[in-house]
Amino acid sequence: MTLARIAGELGVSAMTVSNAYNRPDRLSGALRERIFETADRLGYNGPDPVGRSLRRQRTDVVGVLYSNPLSYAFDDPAAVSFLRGLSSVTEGADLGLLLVPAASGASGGRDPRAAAQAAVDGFVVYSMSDEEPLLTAALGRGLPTVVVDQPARQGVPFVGVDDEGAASEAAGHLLELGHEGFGVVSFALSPDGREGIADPGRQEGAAFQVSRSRLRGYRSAVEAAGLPWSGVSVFECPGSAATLGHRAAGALLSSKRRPTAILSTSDQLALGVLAAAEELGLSVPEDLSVVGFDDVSPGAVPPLTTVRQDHEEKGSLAGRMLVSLLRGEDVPEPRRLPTRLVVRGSTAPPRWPVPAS
Amino acid sequence: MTLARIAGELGVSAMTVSNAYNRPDRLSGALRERIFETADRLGYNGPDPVGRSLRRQRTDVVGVLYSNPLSYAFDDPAAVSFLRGLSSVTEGADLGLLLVPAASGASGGRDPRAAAQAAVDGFVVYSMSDEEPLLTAALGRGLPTVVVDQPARQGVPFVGVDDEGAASEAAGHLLELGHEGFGVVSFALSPDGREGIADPGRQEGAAFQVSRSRLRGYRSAVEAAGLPWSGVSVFECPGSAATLGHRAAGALLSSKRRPTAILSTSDQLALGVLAAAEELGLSVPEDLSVVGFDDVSPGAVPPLTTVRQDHEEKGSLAGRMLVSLLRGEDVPEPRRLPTRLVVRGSTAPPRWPVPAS
DNA sequence: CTGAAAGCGCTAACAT
DNA sequence: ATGTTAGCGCTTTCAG
Repeated sequence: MTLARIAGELGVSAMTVSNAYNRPDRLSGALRERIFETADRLGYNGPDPVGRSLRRQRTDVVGVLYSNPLSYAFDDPAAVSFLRGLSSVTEGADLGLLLVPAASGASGGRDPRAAAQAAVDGFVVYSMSDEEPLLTAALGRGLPTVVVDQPARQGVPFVGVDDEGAASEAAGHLLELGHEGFGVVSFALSPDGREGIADPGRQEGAAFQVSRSRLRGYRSAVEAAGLPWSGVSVFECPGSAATLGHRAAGALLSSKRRPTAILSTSDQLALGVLAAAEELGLSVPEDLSVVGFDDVSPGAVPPLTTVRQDHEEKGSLAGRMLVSLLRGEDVPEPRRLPTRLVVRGSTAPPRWPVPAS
Repeated sequence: MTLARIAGELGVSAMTVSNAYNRPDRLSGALRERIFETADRLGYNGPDPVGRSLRRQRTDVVGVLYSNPLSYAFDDPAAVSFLRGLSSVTEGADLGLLLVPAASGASGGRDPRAAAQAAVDGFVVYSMSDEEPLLTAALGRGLPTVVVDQPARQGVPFVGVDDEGAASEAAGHLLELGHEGFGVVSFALSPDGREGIADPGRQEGAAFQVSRSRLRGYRSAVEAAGLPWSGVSVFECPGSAATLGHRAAGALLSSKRRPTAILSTSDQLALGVLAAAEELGLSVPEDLSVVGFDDVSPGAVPPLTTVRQDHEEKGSLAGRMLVSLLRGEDVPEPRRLPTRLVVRGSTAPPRWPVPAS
């Protein structure tokens, strides 16, 4: 069933039928009624969305690009909150939200063709590595695009937080408590799946801007306190599952110079650290202080000291930016939302105050 | 930039350029290379998805229809798990997942036009009331459609659980413990936003199949034990937020004949019941037993006795059904996934065993 | 291995 | 208030 068939049936032009659906004011109410009746009778459901999109050159759909298999997004509380914020804005603007399927290749990167094949008016890109081909492909489409979290790029609308500042504040908190022996559990520095201690070269060369910034933040605080960064082991995990944090902490805590505090670049990893500590008979915060990042683990025991960020607001802001771009408004300035260090029960002074050096 | 422009530039036909992208075997490798080079140079990103969809009469996108504002889905742990399962299947089949925006009208119903305007090859409909216009509209499109949870309809592919049986088992557990005074906290029976005690007429006339079935299950177990259903107050909440369960339990627990056990049609509501009990100085399970439904509240205190269902598998099965429909395979039989009563710490025998009547 | 013709279903722009 | 024309960008079908 098509517009034309309905038109033929009634002896009117296709245009008139189109108008019945799109421009009620451009035809008489009576005719409009007759058209709807006929449509109903013949089982016509209104203008075909694809034909309409082709003609109008818009789809009224926003594409979401995710750096991992889509289903992981629904495992990550931060991503879920983000999507909540984003979807409430897009739905408010009557835009669909298309979760773009990008099968992961052997190298772990996501298939860049996915971006080319998505029938959308714009993209929201969630947390990708600097050179992710999928991101390049999306940007190549020339559609309005907002990048969230990473990578921040000149001229590309962006929403994120001040990762470096927030990380520095987190480390500063531990320093103030008197800690001097630190370990860091970080999620991926690069998408190559490496797991283990990352030397400063790898830290600085990280392909994930957020990882790089948080490490820099930790480092600047540590060095500002007069402690050498070389004394801090950074354990890189190839993802952010709690089990990875568990392994990482296992390694850090069984090293010769066991840290009295562990900084973790995500709450999920921190949860793993907590588990590892318990397994080793270390109590938190007495024997070990732990700081997370994100504040998405309300149920942690003990309650996690962490950096709070508003993931929902991030999604909502990204959505508002994209909507304004779709309306043809000016390219919005990059935005960094505030974070806040939330001190809870997982941090305390080290058990034996270390003598000042 | 279009196919034709690239073709013109190289002096080949549009068809050949199309083949370069879609049928590599149908042209020489050398020509293919030249085409890609030119495309690159001119900033052509491959065939336009909309033009292609119009011609091929498929979009490679699956639409998700939700009975509430989309953003609510990301608040509901059951829906999130469901989407995880669904997205992993659709992504595996290289299909996009479109969250269809259906602005809610004044009556609370969702705009049925949304279904007509979605450029998709099929729908997954998540948990709707019997006569939801949005569902009718979707079915009217004549596209492959799988309904999840409700409403089960003749001839429409369906995935759900045996709500009645599961509810009956939940009530049976309490009866075995010796309870005789029950209250029920239910989510909506109809989409009219009513809050308060629902009489048996309203219970049987409920527009939500799942609510109806669960109530029937509770009822059959209670009556099988020789107790009158008229003695059981059913409090209907206009949603399933914990605060609603809180209010409902407040009402039930302050009635003259305070129940010793509360059956709740969702975990979220049960969480509210727990909160209300605490507020009233009743301890669970000593003074009050509470049973949930869904098993999505791992952090509850005390741990919730509940009916477990595998939401992720539900999504994955719905996805597999839809994919098989899209492949033109036969309409799959309706499926009811198993549930399991998980007894935890929120249920116990009533404090003072009630004398047998 | 390459191409010509046709048309998927719709609506903007311009008549009348 | 209604109609005509044209074409959005692509790929199926059929021919070479």
